[in-house]
Amino acid sequence: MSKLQEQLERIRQGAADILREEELVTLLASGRKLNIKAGFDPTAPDLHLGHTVLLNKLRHFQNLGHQVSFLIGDFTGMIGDPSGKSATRPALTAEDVAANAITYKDQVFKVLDPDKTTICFNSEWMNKINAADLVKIASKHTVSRMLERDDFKKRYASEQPIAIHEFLYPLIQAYDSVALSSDVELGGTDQRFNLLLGRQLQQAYGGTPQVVMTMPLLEGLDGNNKMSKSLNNYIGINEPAGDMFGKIMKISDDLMWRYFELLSFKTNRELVDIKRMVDEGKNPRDVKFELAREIVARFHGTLAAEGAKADFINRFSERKLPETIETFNVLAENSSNIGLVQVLKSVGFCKSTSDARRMIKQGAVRVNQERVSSEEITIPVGSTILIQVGKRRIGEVAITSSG
RNA sequence: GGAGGGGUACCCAAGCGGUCAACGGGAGCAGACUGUAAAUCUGCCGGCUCUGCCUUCGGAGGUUCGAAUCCUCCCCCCUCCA
Repeated sequence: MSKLQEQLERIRQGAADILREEELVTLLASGRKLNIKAGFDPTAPDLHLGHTVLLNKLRHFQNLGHQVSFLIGDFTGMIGDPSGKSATRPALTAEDVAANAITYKDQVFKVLDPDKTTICFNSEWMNKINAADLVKIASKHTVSRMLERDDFKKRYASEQPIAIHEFLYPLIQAYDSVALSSDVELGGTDQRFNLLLGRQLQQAYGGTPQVVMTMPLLEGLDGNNKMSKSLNNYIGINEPAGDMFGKIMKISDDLMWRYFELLSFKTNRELVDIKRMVDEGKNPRDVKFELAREIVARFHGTLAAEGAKADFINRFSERKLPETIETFNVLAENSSNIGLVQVLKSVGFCKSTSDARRMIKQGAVRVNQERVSSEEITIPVGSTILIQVGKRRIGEVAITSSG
């Protein structure tokens, strides 16, 4: 396989769409350092693995020597992407944007190579253009073509309002590609229309149209909906190594392959091998271990990943106590003792005393590794006990007197 | 502007004067099994000083011994007509 073929295969892996692939081949063959654009929201980022699908792909490009333009859409952020819901966003101040950019850097450089990343803001050029310029941009596209966008089409067909400024969002995003002279733009599959508009506008301004690459949206832990914070089916990239490892182990075997494809840096051929081994009888759990190890290592380092794995085996396969146990301190109301139910609530293991009672009733609670059967148990002041609720909640609690 | 339909617990969704802390499903949690997978079975899934008590059915009033259920006003959503 030629070097070019190899590069192409690496880039194509996991991508939903490449438009147009021939153009990408030409770009890669030119040997030139390419300018890869990807746009992001200016709102406070709390990145999860779903976001990293795109970042990983950017990283692949960097590994091949290309430069990434990490575009923070602070200007477009004021408009708000019309994608369906009409949630008007609060306008961000310049300070907010700057603060959020720093948070982005902290997170994004766990995947991206800082030396090959240029962070830019579209206000840099958008604040300089005047009304006449904006009209000129708007003149480059037609209403009927704008209405090809799925959500516009639906809203127009069903006679839902579309405000004029909503058309400006994709146009400005497209104009960013003109301003940056991007060679390739990456985005989620939901960004397809906007990205293609970039091609069109670049041509209208006499440039070479960018290659558009879309990445699939990663399913969340439930295997159903796309990963998102609001559905609470996500794995945040700042989560502790142990939590991250555990969450990955908890995904279904089916979903595991999807994660391998979109999150692992393994090559296609390696993945084929792994699948074959499982087909031949290898325990999928062990393969999942490898996936979890790789991903945790990316965000926490190899050492932490190994530790998380060892701890996981120790804890769940061998049912031993974890290496490190969180400690709590609970103040007793009176000076002699406190009800166990109260303790469970105050350390946050149960959301209410009713909940704590239920847990006890169901045999989920252990004190000093002994299952508790009575809801009326009290813990004397001055003692330190080991409390477990279910398999996951565990802590060492010291009871002290408030007086 | 007119005419209808609807707002019930995390989500969907019954209930339409008492037996309702509210059927059923989903999600979630716990127990058994296990690979913290899948599938399956069981229990839980408002709060509390817990064999009892307290607060919930869009909001505020009212009728009634008694209301999620009836009446009045208000707020919000949807459909049709103009």
